[in-house]
Amino acid sequence: MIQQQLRDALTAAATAEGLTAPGEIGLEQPAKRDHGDWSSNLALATSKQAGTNPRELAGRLVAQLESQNLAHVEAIEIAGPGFINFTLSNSWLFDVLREVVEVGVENFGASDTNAGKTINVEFVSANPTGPLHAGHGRGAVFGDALAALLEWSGYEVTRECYLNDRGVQMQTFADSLAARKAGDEPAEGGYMGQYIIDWAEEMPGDVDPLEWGYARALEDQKQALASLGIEFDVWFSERSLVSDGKLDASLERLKEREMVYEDDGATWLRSTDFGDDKDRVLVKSDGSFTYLTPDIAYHHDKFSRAEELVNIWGADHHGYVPRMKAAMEMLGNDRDKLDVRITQMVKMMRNGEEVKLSKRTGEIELLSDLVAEVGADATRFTYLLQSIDSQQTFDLALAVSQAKDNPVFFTQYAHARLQRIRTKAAEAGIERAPLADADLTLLTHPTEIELLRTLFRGPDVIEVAARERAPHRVVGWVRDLASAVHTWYQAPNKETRVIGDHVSPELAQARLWLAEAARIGLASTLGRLGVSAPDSMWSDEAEAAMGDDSE
RNA sequence: GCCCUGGUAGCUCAGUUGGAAGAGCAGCGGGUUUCUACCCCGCAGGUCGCGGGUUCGAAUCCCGCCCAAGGCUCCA
Repeated sequence: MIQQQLRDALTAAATAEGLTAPGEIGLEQPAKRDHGDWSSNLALATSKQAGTNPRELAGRLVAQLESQNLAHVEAIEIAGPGFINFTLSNSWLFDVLREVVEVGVENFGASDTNAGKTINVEFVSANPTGPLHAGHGRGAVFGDALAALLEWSGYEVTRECYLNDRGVQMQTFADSLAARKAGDEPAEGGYMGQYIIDWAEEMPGDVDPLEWGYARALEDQKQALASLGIEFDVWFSERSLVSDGKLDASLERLKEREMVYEDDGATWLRSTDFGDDKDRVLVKSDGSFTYLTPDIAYHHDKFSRAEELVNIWGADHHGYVPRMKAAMEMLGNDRDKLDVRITQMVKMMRNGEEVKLSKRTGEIELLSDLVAEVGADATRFTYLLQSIDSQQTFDLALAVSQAKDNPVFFTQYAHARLQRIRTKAAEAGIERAPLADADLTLLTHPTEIELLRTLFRGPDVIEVAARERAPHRVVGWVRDLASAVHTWYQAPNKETRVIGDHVSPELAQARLWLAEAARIGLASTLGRLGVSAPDSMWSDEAEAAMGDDSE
């Protein structure tokens, strides 16, 4: 790897100057091309140690570096306050192309950073009392993509969904169904949505509304998730915590450790002692549990099954984090191994008007409706565009538009174009020969170099995204790659075409391999994000129709 | 009042360990119609919410404040 080579060289130069190089030498690809291909802040970081000013030190370091005659390096310059900038020949990028082709779609960007570690990602976990709405979609897609990202980095991942299938809200749900079945309005505080009316109609007269409704809601949720390609390894039932005694056991354990006390007829958790801002009730004065109690048992159980836990919660649950972390610490778990990611709210817009998500109003944007309207690919990609830390506006019209301002279309189209090149080349009698025989040094066009540079960044971006638990970074990169593909494809004066009279067979081969490497980057990344990488953007009928138009 | 998340170009948003302010869209100016697809290139556009502090260096770290969304039940 080029970075390692440069870091080693910098370390050697520092040592030769009698300095101790920092453990991780700063080295990055500057945004501006005239700052070189790679830039290091080594002189800035060690100037104090050297007792001199950064630029003067940089001069000495550069002299050392130049005496090393580094491979690929064409020039070394000092810039700004004392940055050392390396300008490389393009030769290093051809190695990048070969590596990408070698690892292929399956392993592009994969690493063993977290090999041997287990992690549990819990997401969705909506009450089984109704359909999933578009707001749930963000957490669902984020959780699934994050799980994929963690697998990418070597973790053994469990995707898990928790079912709150006991407690007050289940009864309220059942009562609401029963009321609608009887032709009445649900009682105060009941579920008012249109789906209750519809489901009550479906419901046979001789069944237990709670059990029937539970099964109905669960099936509905599973179907919506399946339409997005989301499947869980574990569906964990809250009831099972009661029936197998885990709930009592964790409560008992808290009592043994004197983490609870009785007051006003209720049982309280001393969560204040572990960072919460107030103590919490575990057992109410009427003897029933609060929702927190089984949840504590549940998370404790998850810790027995995985080394690290990730929870995806909605913004309305953020206040719940300190008490859960407190409870985990009380039970002897490492609170820092519980990572709770909070998804901020998502606003759905259609034709410039907000589509409400509220279950209460009956004006629900169901997740299943959303997927039906814009498709699974656009749904997933759009949700993943932004950091979950910021609120999102989901533009339904934009998500289906076939134009470049639609990032989904733009990115998938890049893949389709690359596939089309290969097909067209084959039709013209140009088949790809083995890579080993290709002369990649013929790739000299600026757009070709830029494409390779972008491709090179991919694995690093994926690594950081996994560490930061930020799938949107991968999305940002794959958009950059798509952009680089389009720019190459559309270069002025047909300078980068694969097929053409003025293109030598050797150059065509090199370009076919460039296209293949870029395609691997796109297909691999999109695939991991759960978005398809199509060979064509248009249906057969649409293509036929277009053929007719051009006659 | 407390907790949490945002505040970066006209708009929507990126911006790992502090290191040389970014993309897309919209605007303006050129070019292109293909390996079929409103595409490409260029230009312009910024007190990184405000004020302090730490540092050789802060959008990034610390303190205070302002604005917006959400949460602060013996609800789930």
